[in-house]
Amino acid sequence: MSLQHILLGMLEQPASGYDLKQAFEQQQAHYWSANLAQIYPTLNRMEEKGLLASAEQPSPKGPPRRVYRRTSAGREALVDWLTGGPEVHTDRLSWLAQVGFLSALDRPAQLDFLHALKAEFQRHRDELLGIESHWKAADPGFPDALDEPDLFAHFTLRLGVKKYATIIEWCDECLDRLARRSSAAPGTDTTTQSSGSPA
Amino acid sequence: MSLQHILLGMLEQPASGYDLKQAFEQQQAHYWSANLAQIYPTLNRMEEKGLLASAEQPSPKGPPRRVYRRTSAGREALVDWLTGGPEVHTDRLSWLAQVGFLSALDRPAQLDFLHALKAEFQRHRDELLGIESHWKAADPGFPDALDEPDLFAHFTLRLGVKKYATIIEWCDECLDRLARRSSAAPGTDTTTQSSGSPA
DNA sequence: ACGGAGTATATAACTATTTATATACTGTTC
DNA sequence: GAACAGTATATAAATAGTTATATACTCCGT
Repeated sequence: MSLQHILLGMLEQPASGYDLKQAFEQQQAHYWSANLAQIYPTLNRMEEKGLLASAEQPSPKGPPRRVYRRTSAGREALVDWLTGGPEVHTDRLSWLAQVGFLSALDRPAQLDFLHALKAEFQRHRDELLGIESHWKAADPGFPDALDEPDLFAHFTLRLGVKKYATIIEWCDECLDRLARRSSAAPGTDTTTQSSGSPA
Repeated sequence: MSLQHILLGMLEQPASGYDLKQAFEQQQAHYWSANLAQIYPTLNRMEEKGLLASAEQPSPKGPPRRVYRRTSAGREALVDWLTGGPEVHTDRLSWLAQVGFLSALDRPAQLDFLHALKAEFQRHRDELLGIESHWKAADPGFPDALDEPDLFAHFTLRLGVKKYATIIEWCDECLDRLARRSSAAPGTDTTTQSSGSPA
């Protein structure tokens, strides 16, 4: 789907499959993920199509690296993707689907789920804030004089932070609503039931 | 991936593939999508695995409907998915990836993209608010006395509304930052360039 | 009676993604 | 020097998802 386009976007600077995987984990983790077994064959197919060109480089600490760069056809494909307008109908949030079906669990397990969700997102938000503060410390022009690629990367980072804040707030609202229902129905006390919480 | 689990969750009441597709469009559109060519074979495979059972029913307005219900094994599989904890590493937001690479376009096309994004999300938010107000009008217990399945469905709807509000705000911040940069650099006026905006 | 819209299911061909596994080289720790 | 962690690429097998297309039935308008 869009993995090819995302790789085209990431190859502003030449990089190997391994490099691209690292970048996914550091910078795009909050909106996309890809594993190496998908990245390598995708890069291969993109080279066959003429979107990329590659060269082998010796590595100081391991086997030789195959470094890819974007061709002019690759840049055109990237621009086409972007000028086609925003792809807004393909969002996928498994965890939110799970929330929609939590009535299948008992109340303690529901609370476990929501607490785990909140904790995960707090961790993710803190990671993003950490990345931002390192960036801020290292770049004297931050954030008003970032160059264009960094400016848009910072936009996505800011959305990540805002998004996590929204979700954390919402987790608290959900937990509140569940707590109010439990206390409003004294016959349905669940504190002595086992929770079936995940390991 | 999770489509099977999502279908298990949706089959709280028996439904056909067509019904499930309608539900996707109405209620889960903001966090998942699936097309019929994926739903039908998936339902088939789930029946083979014993997670679902089906029966053919005559339809008053078309060919016979194959109506699926969840078996006890299906319910167990759903509970296992939920008790495995939240799946938070699989989020996919193509449009946000696109934003990260907008430096490949010229300024007017960047602004077009962000305006289109904002307009889309305003539309989505209004749709969700419309669904919520219909619900409110039809259900006297809304929102404090919803039954459990509806309560969690309402949680996901509330997150959708909050999420869209966050993104709309963020679009404005991005547009502001771009506007301030343009006015701060008088030599880089772009008002006479063509925008390459999408159709 | 023909065409179009809506209801309903399905397959083929292709593309994308995940999981598991194999290979090979370097540096560090026991 | 053997085991382990990290760097680096790759393939096979399975599952998932998209796009295009085919089928068939009902109701409505013309």
